[in-house]
Amino acid sequence: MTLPQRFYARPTLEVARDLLGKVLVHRAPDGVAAGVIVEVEAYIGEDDPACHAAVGPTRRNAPLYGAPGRAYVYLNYGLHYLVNAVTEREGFPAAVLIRALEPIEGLELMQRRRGRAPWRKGKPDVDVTRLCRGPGNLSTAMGIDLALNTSALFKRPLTIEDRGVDVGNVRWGPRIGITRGVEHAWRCWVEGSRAVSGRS
DNA sequence: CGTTCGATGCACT
DNA sequence: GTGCATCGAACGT
Repeated sequence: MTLPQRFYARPTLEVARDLLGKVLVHRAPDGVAAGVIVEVEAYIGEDDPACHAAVGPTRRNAPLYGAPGRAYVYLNYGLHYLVNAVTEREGFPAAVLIRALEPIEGLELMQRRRGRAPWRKGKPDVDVTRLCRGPGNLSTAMGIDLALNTSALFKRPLTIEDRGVDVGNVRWGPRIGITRGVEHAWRCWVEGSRAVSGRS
């Protein structure tokens, strides 16, 4: 079942934890790709120095202030698209960044998309466990780009679904890849998943 | 094992 | 002009 909009209209840390084990599905013109969410990070409010809303409302971060249950997609480092699920309520900027998936559907499609990345010319094969490891990688594999910014996650083509996947233990720790706001343990992941980023 | 660093685009000041 | 919620190759130990 596709998660309803009200799933996202809750405290962000609860949404973050509950997103683990849910399935991100992109029904694109070139095929369907899906994966189990195994790693996320929460970004909560203008008081969170790592949240894009820390500078107040701008054109770029406007989706964070909008209705919950929509995607916030943006280009990072000029190279990678990162995808978030907007949470809480209209007017309060918060979201959950999706950082890693365990691919379950459309593996060939994902590998084809990953192989197109300019820096891996001549190396078309991508290890399956690395296909969706890291927020930039998963967006590439899933075919997510700016066209999906503000798209509702409870409607196709980009949805998050409950397929009854049982995650084991969930662990919490500091968010990674940021310089401010490190004091918050707002990253959570499925213990033991090989797709989780930040491991050898 | 570990760390460094270049690629690359755009929102924001 | 500055600074990123990254990735992976290329080095050093």
